[in-house]
Amino acid sequence: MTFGEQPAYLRVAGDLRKKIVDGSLPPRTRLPSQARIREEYGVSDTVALEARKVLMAEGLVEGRSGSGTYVRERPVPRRIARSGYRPTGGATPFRQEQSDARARGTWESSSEQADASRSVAERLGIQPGDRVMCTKYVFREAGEAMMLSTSWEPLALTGRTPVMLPEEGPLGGMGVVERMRAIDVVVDNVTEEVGARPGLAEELVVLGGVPGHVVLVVQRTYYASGRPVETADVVIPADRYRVAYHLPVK
Amino acid sequence: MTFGEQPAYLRVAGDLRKKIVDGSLPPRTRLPSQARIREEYGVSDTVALEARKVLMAEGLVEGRSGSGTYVRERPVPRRIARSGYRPTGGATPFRQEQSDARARGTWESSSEQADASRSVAERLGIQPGDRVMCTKYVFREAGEAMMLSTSWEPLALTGRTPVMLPEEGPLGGMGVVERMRAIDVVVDNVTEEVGARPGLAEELVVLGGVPGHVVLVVQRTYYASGRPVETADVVIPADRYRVAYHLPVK
DNA sequence: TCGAATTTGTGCGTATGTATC
DNA sequence: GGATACATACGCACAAATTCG
Repeated sequence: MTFGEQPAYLRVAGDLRKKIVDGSLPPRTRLPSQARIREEYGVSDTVALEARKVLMAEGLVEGRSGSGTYVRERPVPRRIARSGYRPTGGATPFRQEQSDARARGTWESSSEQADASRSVAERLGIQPGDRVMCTKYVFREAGEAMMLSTSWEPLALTGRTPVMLPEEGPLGGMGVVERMRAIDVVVDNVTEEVGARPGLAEELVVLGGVPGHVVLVVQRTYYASGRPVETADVVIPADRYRVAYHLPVK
Repeated sequence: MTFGEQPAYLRVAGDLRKKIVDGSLPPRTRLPSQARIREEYGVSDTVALEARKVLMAEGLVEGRSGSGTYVRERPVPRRIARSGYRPTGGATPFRQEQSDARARGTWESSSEQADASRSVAERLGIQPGDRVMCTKYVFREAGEAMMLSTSWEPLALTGRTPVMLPEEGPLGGMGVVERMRAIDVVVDNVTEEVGARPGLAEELVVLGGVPGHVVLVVQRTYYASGRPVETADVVIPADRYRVAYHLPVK
């Protein structure tokens, strides 16, 4: 039966995938049922099932019990600009960055003091157990949650200053750079490490996804003269957003 | 048999998962074989298989045909530096960037001319159907595939020049910026858009994953005076790598 | 409203190929 | 070569959800 070729279920999955990406099976249409796949490709029940599972794992289709397997909508991901850099010239192909989402929506937040965990301590260059201010955000755009963020700031730095609580006082909600400048801390560097993983159930409840959806995780750390002053985990649903960096070369 | 409880394969997978995370099955040890799982849990071969598949899909274990199923090391994701920026000062917390993976390994590539698809044409600012040079790369580090890349360059720009083929000639493998400079095209900007999705079966075959594993996708475009000169899709397994950006503030 | 047909999801047993030891 | 163990494949059964007459 098999001799050196691809496994049958990958061959079937590949053919169906092609039909999906080239548009002959557009979103919201139903895939052939398991029985029909079995007939059309001359394979067994298990192979048809396994092929569907591959496509489901790839997020291209979703199965609805008793109804069928349907091609999922794939919204064009919107862009979230993460870099402050702007080209100097006038006419550039980057104009759309201005109009793109730059957290222009609404947000909620709540802060509480906590002990630094081992990983947070490492990122902030402090000792585990040192006190930090931990703030959780939910960013919404047009009412829809688009981003979760958890930030940590060492209380050794901001404690007993007017900017200790990120969202209170005259500089509430102004951003890390502005707040730190108010206490004479000049933020001059930022690192962002972008990773991805399946979303946790709790995250996806808020972000409006289904279990198994992929999220982007941005670990951001602000530095002032080489010293970390804030670090944050930003969680973004990957099916709706991308993070964009725009950098000079050289 | 079943009545409202968990499926048997999830129960078995859950028990094995617990043993893995609590350390009683440390990394590099072998799981009980399918036959032993069948005996120990009193389930069928299929259930044992399905349970192993769950753990493989979660990236906790990997199957080695003919040998066994082994608990995977869970490496702290390594960093792939994507920004050319380096701080000026001497002692900074960023020294490790130098030693991090910057595609220092080996790579294979193959180029062929093609017609620009609609999306590639849009990214390069050309017309669909215009001729482009398409180059596919597999980057390896210590023999292990860490990165796939597909790049497109407009042949209107590089055709009939010494750098038409990225990996041939005196500047082969030198990078886009250097090659373009050789034909008096000064690359001055780059955009990178980072997204994530479940990996495709073919990608994961190369990258050493399992259908369902998450990959990071970086859409990179180089510009010279506002004109796109190269664009690429970079695919990276998210369980092993993160992409790091280091930016000045202001 | 009821019930039959369809479809997915889960589970079982078995057989064969193939890589590793 | 033989034993072991995973990978693929086939066929079957049944539960649960959905659809539709």
